[in-house]
Amino acid sequence: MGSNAAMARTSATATADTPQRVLDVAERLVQTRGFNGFSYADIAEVLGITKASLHYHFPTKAELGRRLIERYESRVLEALAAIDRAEVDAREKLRRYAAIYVEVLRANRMCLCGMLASDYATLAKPVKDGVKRFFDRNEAWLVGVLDAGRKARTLRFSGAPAVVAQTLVGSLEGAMMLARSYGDVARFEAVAERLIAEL
Amino acid sequence: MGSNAAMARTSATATADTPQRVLDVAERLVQTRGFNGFSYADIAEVLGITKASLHYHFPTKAELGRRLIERYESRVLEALAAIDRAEVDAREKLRRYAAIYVEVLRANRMCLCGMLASDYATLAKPVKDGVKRFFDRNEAWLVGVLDAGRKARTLRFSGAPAVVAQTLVGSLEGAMMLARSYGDVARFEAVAERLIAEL
DNA sequence: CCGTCAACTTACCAACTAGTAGGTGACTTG
DNA sequence: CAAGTCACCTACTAGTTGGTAAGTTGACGG
Repeated sequence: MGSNAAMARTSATATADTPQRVLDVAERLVQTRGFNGFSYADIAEVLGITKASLHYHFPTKAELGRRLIERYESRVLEALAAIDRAEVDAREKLRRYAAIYVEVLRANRMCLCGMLASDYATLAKPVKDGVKRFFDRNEAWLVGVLDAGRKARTLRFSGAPAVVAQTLVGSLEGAMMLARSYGDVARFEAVAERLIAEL
Repeated sequence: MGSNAAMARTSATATADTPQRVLDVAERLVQTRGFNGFSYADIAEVLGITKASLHYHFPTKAELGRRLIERYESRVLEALAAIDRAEVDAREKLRRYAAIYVEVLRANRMCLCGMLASDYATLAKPVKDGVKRFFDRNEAWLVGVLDAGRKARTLRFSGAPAVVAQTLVGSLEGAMMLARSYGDVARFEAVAERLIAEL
């Protein structure tokens, strides 16, 4: 266990990967306040570093936004893959999908891309594209679950699976937004439960 | 047709009610860019007046926000009253309710309070209260329609009308948010249609 | 014709915005 | 051990933010 190439960079400065910590703080700020509701100074203060140091790792705010989506998307996609590995029925998969939203809401946060969707008009092109990609991936996964559930006769719904998937994503995002305003997670859970029960 | 008290203020300066024009511009800015996505300078530039003049009519941005909701809410409530006066069946009322959202979306805007809901954490208390009140009123109207529809057997749904109303408001708001990101009004219409068809 | 008042204006302000230039010390590598 | 590189720093910029103080203008009533 000498100098393994994979575990370098763990120097004496106890710097536990600054870029990751920056993303952690920025993510929380976007999820609670929106992309125009925080500044580099806010992040710097929390981490006890300077704004200039932030710009070293993330030259522009747009680039920070892009990286934020990138990481968030891969985490969510991983969670969806984990649901698939569990090999439960389609309805249970949808319940677990909704449970992801519940967890976020419990942490007093919104979906990162839901927030960015409402700031959409003010975002740089690469960030906009990232937001759309995130929702495309979510819908594609849902279409897979819906198709399988329909075939296995564990789900029953009218219309194209794509429209149902779009309804689900939109409804969960919207319900989340309202539930936070009321500070009421149960409100979200009731709506999510009903949406899934109707299938 | 002398000096009628009701038509005063139409002076030679052709000033067609500045506060209303300020609200018009600010409303559009909130509906497209969010509450933290515009400034007094933006409004001043469009209207060709100074920031200071804006502060004369709306001392603080929070006060502007409050007045914005106040006017928006009374307009929407008036639209709901108009739907009630038409005395069509419950399903048609819901269709007309969704049509309000479609009109807003066609104008490349979001629901004012939907936008404010996503900026919620950064808002002053009176603005927050206004947002909640708006959604409460919307849900109360929907509960009325749902109850009547269920009684008249023109609507069929499981669960409490309150939960269905919350689902509808949340789903329409969320679908709107996503449809705008994709620049696709038809996407919203398909989701709205399906939500109403399921009742 | 004088005073009042609403509706503005000019001219500020301190704080904050994203972003940059140029340096410093620690560590790595030829 | 010199050269480089990494991750940070101090110090700064130009522009923007919401907000204010102190006028100015023009209409209207007495």
